[in-house]
Amino acid sequence: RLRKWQERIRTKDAGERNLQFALSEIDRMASALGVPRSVREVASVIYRRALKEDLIRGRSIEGVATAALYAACRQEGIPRSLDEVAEVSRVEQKEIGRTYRYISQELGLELKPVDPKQFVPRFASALGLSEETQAKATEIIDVSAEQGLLSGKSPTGFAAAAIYAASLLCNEKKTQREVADVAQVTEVTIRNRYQEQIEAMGFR
Amino acid sequence: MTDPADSIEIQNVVASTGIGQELDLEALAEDLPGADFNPDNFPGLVYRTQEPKAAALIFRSGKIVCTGAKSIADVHDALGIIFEKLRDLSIPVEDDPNITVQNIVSSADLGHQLNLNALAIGLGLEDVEYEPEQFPGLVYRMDEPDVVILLFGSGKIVITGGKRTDDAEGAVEEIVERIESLGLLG
DNA sequence: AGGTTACTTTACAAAGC
DNA sequence: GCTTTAAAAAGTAACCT
Repeated sequence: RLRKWQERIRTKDAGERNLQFALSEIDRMASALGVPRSVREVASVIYRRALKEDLIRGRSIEGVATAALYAACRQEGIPRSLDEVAEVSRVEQKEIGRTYRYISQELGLELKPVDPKQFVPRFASALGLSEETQAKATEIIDVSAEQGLLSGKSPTGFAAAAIYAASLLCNEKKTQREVADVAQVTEVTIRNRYQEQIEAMGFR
Repeated sequence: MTDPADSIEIQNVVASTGIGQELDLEALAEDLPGADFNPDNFPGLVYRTQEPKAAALIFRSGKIVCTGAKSIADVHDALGIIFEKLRDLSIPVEDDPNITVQNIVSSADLGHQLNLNALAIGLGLEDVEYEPEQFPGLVYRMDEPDVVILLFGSGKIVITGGKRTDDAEGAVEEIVERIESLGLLG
């Protein structure tokens, strides 16, 4: 009986330690990504729900913690790309994506696809672009998305191209390389999306 | 008005069978020209047929998986060729081994561009996986027929997971109906 | 800037780690 | 869970010219 009791304490302690580890990892990654405290709270709640629903079995704590943070950013409307999240996590991008899809499904998060517009303020300010250029980029995204150009396209690439186009239109030119670096996409992707968007806007 | 059902093409058929006889794969790898066998990598021996084009995974137990064929008839033809090759090597093969189709992959074209964002919400986020950052296709799990459909912005689709040829027909009919009822098909 | 190749997703069986 | 095999869809990426 004593052994059983000790074991319960041991597992309870282990569970508590694991939870503390997960929460501190969420905190560490959130700091590295520069996301507000409110998002860390949301991520913690998602992680605790995943724990309660026993979704961590067969998966790493770090993987679920990272996926919870990725989901929280999306839920709060300030998404980070999987690339960005993977940079501060010790879990590879593919695994984070898989885990996110799993917990999202199981917890019924029902998050809408990421809106490229949500990347504009962050990317544009990293490039030192004006409010006017940001507004232009947002307009380009709206117009080209309405014309059906967004289906299947990566939200970061779509946002990057619109920002590049807006920087040209507003005489605050940034090179494709500069925009590609902050958005973590290739120049080829920016070029391809840019051509379609410019056409959709009726320029060219 | 072209019927999307007419655009259905079977792209791959996966089937399993067995010859009811244990095999020495090391010896078979020697005797079968073109056979690939790397037991450190994978326990099955890989053998490819040219006509019809298919790949077979042959296991020590005598069980065989055939994949890559473009029709169920091609699966039977490809496996028939393999059974004959084995018999030529004096390996006893059952007269007419049971062949079970495990999966059929088909493609089709709905004929209209699709707004995947609207579709994800319309079909119900709980039944849909659409993560364009990871993959450009929308993944839709259908219950009847029991298949998975990948839908793309171009209107082209992939139907997989079905075991019968007409599962693809049923799936196309059903998905067209659902998309139309949402007013999202052209 | 273009072209080629390769990887992402779905389903499925097989035997073994 | 992974390993291997095949095939489609379309987007992205890496590498070479």
